[in-house]
Amino acid sequence: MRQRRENLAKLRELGIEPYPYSFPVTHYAKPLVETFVDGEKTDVAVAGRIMTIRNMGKAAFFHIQDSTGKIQIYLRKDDVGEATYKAFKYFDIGDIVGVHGFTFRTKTGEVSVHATKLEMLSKSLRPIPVAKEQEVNGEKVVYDAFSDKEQRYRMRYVDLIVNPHVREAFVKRAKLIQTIRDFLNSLNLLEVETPILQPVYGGASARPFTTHHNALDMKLFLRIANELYLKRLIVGGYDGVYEFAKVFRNEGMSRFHNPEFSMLEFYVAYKDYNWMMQTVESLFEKIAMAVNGTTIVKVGEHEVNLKAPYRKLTMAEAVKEYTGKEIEGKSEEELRATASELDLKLDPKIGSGKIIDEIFGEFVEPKLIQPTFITDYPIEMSPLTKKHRSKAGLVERFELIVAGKEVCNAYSELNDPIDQRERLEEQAALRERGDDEAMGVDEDFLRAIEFGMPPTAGIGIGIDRLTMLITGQESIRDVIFFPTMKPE
RNA sequence: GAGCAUAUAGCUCAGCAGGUAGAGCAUCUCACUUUUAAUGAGAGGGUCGAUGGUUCGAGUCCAUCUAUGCUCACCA
Repeated sequence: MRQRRENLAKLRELGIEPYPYSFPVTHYAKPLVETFVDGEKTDVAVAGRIMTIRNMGKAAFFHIQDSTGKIQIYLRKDDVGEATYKAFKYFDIGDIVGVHGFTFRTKTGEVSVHATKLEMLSKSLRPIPVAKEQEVNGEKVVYDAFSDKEQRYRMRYVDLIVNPHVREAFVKRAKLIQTIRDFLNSLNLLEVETPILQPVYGGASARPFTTHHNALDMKLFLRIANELYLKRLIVGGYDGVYEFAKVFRNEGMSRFHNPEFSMLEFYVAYKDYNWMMQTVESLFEKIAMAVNGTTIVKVGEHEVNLKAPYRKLTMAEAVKEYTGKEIEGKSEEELRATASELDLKLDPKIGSGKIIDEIFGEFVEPKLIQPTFITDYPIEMSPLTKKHRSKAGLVERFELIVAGKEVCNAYSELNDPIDQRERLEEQAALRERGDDEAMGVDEDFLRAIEFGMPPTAGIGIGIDRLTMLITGQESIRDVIFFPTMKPE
């Protein structure tokens, strides 16, 4: 860093302002290289960060990197003049520069810009960790890449400069979100915003973050879900609403969990969960095509095909298929016996719904690689879901499982206010008994439902996990720019 | 929350049995007007994560702490 401050001072001595205000960029690296036609000289102005320098005495080559990629610059003393060439001595890897020149192809075949003018646009004071690349048998081999995960997450800006695949993953994430937004807009849903700070948290089972409002001297929770607010808007008369929501859950962290994460929820009036299944499979197919150009996605050693339609299994069918055990219509005692036949240890306090969920989670879910809708869940675990139209003890709920992981969760939404009150009161009772993940009774939400909510289909989709799936990333930290870290 | 692992130069890593710390790239100086991991010659660069302990002597052994990674648990 001291060296770079000296170089900065030298540039100022030479009358060069190292932090000017603008530069008239006309072209970008990647399209320039891709559309280059031999023999054509195009005048260009490009800008970017210096990534390599090869100095040859009275001429030099260097690469600059812009948002699209890298392009080589050829700098000759005779062309840019004595003064500029002298100043170039104090340019470093990492500096951001602007180049006027014309395109050409070098002896070794690389499309480059022959500089006629070179400007410092921003002097970098910290050395960036440059990776060296070499082509071996047509494949790019990278040496000494900036690969320490802690540093990559703490200094994402450096990670993004140095690791192009990281930049690409986040572009894909943006593309994915754009595709969803376009899709939902095409269904005439309204994009809305609802409170992050909530006096009563609900809509999911999770521990919340707690905060305090000074002026009102009031405890507030960061939302664990936005479900109950979106339903209020359906009560209000919108036919469909959606929100990309940052939600916050005060739980452990892992490569699938970050304390704050992104969830898309959307609700559509007059529809049920059957409609939602069709909608989701068509959405996911569109996303895969838009982001990757194919419906095939690689997850670990598996190849997953997101082409619609997806297989549908009820939870009971799925359990039967993967364990050979019948769970439909069984009592809690019989289910407990089934679990012990499967060598599954259970907490003696849990009820039959939870037992089924445990069996499913242990023996079925990890085996569902191709996209599969699992439908018709036990009522106990779904306090916001409408009772099944024909099966007692079940609700109209589905989850989509891909590569052994849940990617979304949807219901025919419960709109019977009396039933809803009973279910939330059961939840509150559970909470009284020490289940701090059970929901509380949100009286205002109940009041809203009491005014009448149309039959509605609703869904929650974890955007981070969906991005992981679509981009083939193995850690949620690789799809969140600034994952939660302890301070250095 | 538990187990395992990691922490040495700007980056990526080595360091044998405890004996004054090493490589490649990056940096600096010189040479070089089509190079591309440019090349050739030379030089500088370190609180070995922190704190304590054992020892004549600790990067190395022990303990504690901190941060991170992986796995598990928790978590729709």
